[in-house]
Amino acid sequence: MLRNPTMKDVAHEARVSLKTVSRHVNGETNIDPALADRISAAIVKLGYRRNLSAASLRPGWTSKTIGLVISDLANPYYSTLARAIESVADAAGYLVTIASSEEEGMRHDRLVDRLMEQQVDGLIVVPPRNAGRDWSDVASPIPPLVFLDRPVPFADADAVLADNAGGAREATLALVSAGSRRIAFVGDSPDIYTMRERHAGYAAALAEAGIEADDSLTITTAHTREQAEREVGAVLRDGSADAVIAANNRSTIGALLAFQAAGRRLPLVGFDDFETALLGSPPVSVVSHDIELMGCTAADIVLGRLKGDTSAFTTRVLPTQLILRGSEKPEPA
Amino acid sequence: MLRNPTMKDVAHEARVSLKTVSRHVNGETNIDPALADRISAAIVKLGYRRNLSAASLRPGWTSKTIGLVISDLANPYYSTLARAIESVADAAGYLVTIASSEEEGMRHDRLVDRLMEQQVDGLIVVPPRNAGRDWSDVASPIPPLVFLDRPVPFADADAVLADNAGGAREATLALVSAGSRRIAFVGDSPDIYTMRERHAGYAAALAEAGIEADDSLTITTAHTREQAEREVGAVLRDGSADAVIAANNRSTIGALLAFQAAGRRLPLVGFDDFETALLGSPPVSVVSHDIELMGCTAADIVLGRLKGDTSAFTTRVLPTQLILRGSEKPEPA
DNA sequence: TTGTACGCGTTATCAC
DNA sequence: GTGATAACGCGTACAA
Repeated sequence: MLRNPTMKDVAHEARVSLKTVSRHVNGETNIDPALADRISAAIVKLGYRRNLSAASLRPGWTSKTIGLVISDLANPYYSTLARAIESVADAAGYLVTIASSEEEGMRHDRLVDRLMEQQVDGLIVVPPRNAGRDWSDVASPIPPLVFLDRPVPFADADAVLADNAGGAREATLALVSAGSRRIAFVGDSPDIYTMRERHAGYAAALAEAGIEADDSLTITTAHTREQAEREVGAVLRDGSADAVIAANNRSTIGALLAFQAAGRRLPLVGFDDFETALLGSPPVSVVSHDIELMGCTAADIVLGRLKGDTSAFTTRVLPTQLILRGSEKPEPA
Repeated sequence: MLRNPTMKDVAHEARVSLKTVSRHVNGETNIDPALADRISAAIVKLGYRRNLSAASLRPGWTSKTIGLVISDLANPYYSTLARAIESVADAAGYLVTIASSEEEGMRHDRLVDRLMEQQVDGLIVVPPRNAGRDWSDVASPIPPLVFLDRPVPFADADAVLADNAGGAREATLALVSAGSRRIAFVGDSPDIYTMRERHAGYAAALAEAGIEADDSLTITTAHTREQAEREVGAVLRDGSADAVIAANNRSTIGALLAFQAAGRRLPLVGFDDFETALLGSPPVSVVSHDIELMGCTAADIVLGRLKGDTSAFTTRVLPTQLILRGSEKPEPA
């Protein structure tokens, strides 16, 4: 493995000084055409590529890179976010370095540190379930920081969230309107911010509808699709509930699998839309929000800060949308 | 925005020389405990973070970063690949910078150049449909390179592919066994390597089964889910086919939507498994391969090369698996 | 218009 | 065990 050719090599090959090559590479105009041609030829001949790592060392220059820490890149929800962010960043000339925290606080912190050491210009972060880094004790300057999907009580950062509580409230009320009274809430651990918010919206809607809450109808152990399927299957068997609100994608699909296995279904509204929701019979109703918008917003904020925006830090809450496709109604008798 | 504290600042604060701080940061042992404590205190006080960009400038050091160029990060197929790669890379201490080419050759080339300028240690690339970079004319040393999912005729690189033709052949034979004779092939443009391979496998199976090929049954315009739905809907109406092989995920879902709209279905086998395939009635049969294995293999190859593996470049073809769930059979009369 | 000399933050050599 | 000093590849005052 040979050493990469450097600017010095090019300068030598073109019988020109370092600075002239630098000018040429940076697209400056004050340059003798004859020298420019010699330099171009040398660059092609040697296969010179500039070393942006070295260039970014100079004061006033940066890595033109944004760091993104999410919980799971394989989850369509987060990959859609990542895609939106990457798209906006690329248009502005930025690369995106993506890392998965797997919801582990330690790992999250390690990745954030690594990205900062790597001199990313900005940082977009989905905070892990188990409290990650305590941002308030970071002494040195931090790059522009945006929290995504979940908030963190840290003053010097922006945040972009969805209106989880509002969406859950709407979904619950839709189930009530369709005639359900004993609505089971099936979701993941309340350690997760979105789960807490969604459950709060669910509880608020019940109160609003004058329905007494029953803690036994709140299931927070649906960590996987399989667990969700088991839990909903149990509910179906013991008849404790007459409807289900599934607080995330995995729970929704688990519920559908349980319904299929049992040969009958309960009214259902899920959280987060999915591509095959239309294929159910009836199609699955969901609370959804514009994930791409969320990613683009976060990226826009970071890029804005990098361009010098020094306005007050804000938390933007994006609206959710209730998409009723039929599954919120009871099965015809 | 203040300047980040540097090693020099730490050295000054701890009343120690630069080199001693460097030693401490790099975990060397030959160091006076008293000095070490002073240094640690200074690091915490100033909030010092090392600048890996500067460190990687030194000969023998690298960015510990791998570049990944895929066609679309939002596609579950590629995000699963990305996730597997990121996971393996992280375990080895590498970050992954991900960029989406959107299948555009120019964009792909630009991203590859940028990643190389950013001094990535290795490169994993899904070549774009429209011939991207001509690797053979790259003059200077290239980092270890692995082509993923689609091959490129370039000698100095490894490749990891799936047995697309074999999978399509198996799927087609399964449909024939279940009684179909006029099998429609629905997929995307033959510009795409995987599409060509899958169609070749389909054609081979037909020949093997003694069925005459009918070009009118090959549909290569299913670029989106909607187009696939329209095409399969047309086939349903004109009765030209008695079965469908859907050559990618979008086509499979489009076909299912067309079946749902028409109230009847044809025998179907799809390509690439999806989470809700189990929810169909009957559940959807698919040709699948281990996407995570594919990503891990690519990452392992790159990391191996980085560790000094200089064995001959290879192309690994991963087996596919035909998962029969029922949809390959005709609808009961 | 072109070249010289220096600094960016880090690590490595080699004296002390 | 520790510290001055020289690189690494690049961009920029400043001088020519």
